[in-house]
Amino acid sequence: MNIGEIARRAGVSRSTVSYALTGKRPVSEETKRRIQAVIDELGYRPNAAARALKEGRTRTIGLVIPPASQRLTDMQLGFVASVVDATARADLDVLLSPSGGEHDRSFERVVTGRRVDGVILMEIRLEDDRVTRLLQSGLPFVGIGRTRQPEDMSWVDIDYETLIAKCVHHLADLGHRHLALVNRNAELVAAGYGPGHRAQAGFDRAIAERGLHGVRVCCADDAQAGQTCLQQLLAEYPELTAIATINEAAVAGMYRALTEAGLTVPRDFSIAGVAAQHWAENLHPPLTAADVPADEMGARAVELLIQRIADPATPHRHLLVAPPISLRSTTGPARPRT
Amino acid sequence: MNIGEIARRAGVSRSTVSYALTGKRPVSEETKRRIQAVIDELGYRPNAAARALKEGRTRTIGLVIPPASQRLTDMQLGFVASVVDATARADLDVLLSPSGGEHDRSFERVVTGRRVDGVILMEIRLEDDRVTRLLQSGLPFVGIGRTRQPEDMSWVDIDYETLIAKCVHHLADLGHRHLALVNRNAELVAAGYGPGHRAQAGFDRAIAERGLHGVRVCCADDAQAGQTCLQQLLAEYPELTAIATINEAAVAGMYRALTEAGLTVPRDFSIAGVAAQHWAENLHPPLTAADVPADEMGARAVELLIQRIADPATPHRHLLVAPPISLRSTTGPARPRT
DNA sequence: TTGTATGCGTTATCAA
DNA sequence: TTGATAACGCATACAA
Repeated sequence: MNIGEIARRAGVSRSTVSYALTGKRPVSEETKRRIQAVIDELGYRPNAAARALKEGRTRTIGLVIPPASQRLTDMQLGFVASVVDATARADLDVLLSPSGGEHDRSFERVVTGRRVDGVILMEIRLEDDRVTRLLQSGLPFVGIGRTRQPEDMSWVDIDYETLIAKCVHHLADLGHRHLALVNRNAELVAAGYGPGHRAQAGFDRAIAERGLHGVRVCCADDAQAGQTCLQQLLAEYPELTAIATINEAAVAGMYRALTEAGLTVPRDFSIAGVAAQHWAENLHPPLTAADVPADEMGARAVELLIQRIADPATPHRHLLVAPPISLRSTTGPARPRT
Repeated sequence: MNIGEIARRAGVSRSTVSYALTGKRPVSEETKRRIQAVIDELGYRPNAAARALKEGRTRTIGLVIPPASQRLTDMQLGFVASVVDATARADLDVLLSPSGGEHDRSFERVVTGRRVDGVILMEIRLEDDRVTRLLQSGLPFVGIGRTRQPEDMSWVDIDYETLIAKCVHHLADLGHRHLALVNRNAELVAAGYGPGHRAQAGFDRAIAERGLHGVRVCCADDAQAGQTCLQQLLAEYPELTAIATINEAAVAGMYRALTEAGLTVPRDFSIAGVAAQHWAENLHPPLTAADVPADEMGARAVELLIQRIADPATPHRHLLVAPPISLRSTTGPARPRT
């Protein structure tokens, strides 16, 4: 079913049908009604490809996520959910591209095949080939996360550096002197994953400011790894009494390791972190954490992108969120472990 | 940048460029090289909309998921991940449509705007308007899940009825006489959610066959609800010693309720369920469960869909998986609670 | 081995 | 208020 067929049956020209639909030109009530009747009868909808070809835009945005094979964290899922939601509300569609490496066919298709009007890019590295690629392509895009040169692009990001520093200060205020930072997995950090490096920086700074003892470790993003990681830390650093972390997925395992070591949270050991609000609340015990508003961030990213699509010349905008730490059940006064 | 520009710069006709790209007609090595050089220099890629318009296919499939606002279960995420993965491997793209209700603009766009070559539909009800809509549209589609008339469509599904019956038999073999079925949330079941109804049927059947006492409850899909749900069950049914469940998201809460009631799993209480393998393994304690191969199911759904797109006249195919129950750490011999 | 011409379904310009 | 027609960029049937 195409617009010509509708026009024929309604006894008008194709352009009249088009204008009746878009309202970009006055059409008499009478013909408008007749056209609508035919459309309803035949269930006509404009062909998206033809419209995209003619208009030069697809009404679709691309969402580049980490390869689906590696499980997304709760925070990442929050971003995806809110991006999808906000996009649907704007009557746009989302094309999903699972792209991690550099030579990625899916990513290339999205960027260069003009399949989308703009892109939202997740899980950005300090040096990120995909950002370079998008910049040179001229396609509007917004990062959830930012590179080392954050001025060159629009983004929404979490201020991991400040937040982890806040966690350290909070723990220091409670009397903890020996702290560990549990980072995301080693490969990610080695590859220049921004949050990993910024968390380290914030940790180091706060540790120095307060004159504390700090140790930094990487940990794979799952409960099992969290458990072994904490077991090793407990064994190696007998004076350790608190942890700051950005590794959501490992926290459940850390709880287990503590329980098995006979340590009660927060009486014997404290944990503070940066995590999605919904998730921190539903954990058991609920995690004292800076509540990342993943839902809002995704929506804001979409907002920024829609603006850039409408006017690519608009100056870049940046949103760095640093939510306050919500005190829940995992931090308490320091107390020697033995 | 378009094919005409490439042709001009390479000193050949547009069709020669097209044929050089598709290989559907012999092109001399010399011109092929010259064309490729220009393409590399200018970074040309065919316009997806123009190609879709000409070819009548979009090289894109639609994935209809539950509204993103409501958090997806781990199993649903497994489906999404494997569908996205398998689609990318086939050099196709995925258009995401978060569609729950009936009058959904996103869903309508996907179905009727010819934006996709086919659709994968998740979270199907026994009576599902979206299935009706897809059937009448003629667009190829595959369900992850099935309606009450499963012959009319292609699908991949989990045999909840058999699996929950197996759970009951397993628990009965261990001596449990008073069992509860913890279903998904009440709204979903009331709306005719297939797995919910089929799990009930399997539960009732097995309970009757073994002459046991069974009670069925619905429970919202989160840990907090799981906790209160089990608290109530424990209070109301003092003889209850085991649970069968299809509600992944509630299990962590059930563990908590048991711990707080001073009951140890599996010594004092047993739980068996149907859950994504990865998730059951990583739970603590690991859940005795029928391991749903979410990764494989998504890939098979994509396979089926690609076949249907290639030949819409092909007979419908169905895949009902009933994986064996993996014995882990949550079921043991029955023992009176008091 | 290559070139020319046509049409896919829209929207928008020009003309009436 | 409406109609005829030219693009948008590509793939392909037809010619050479």
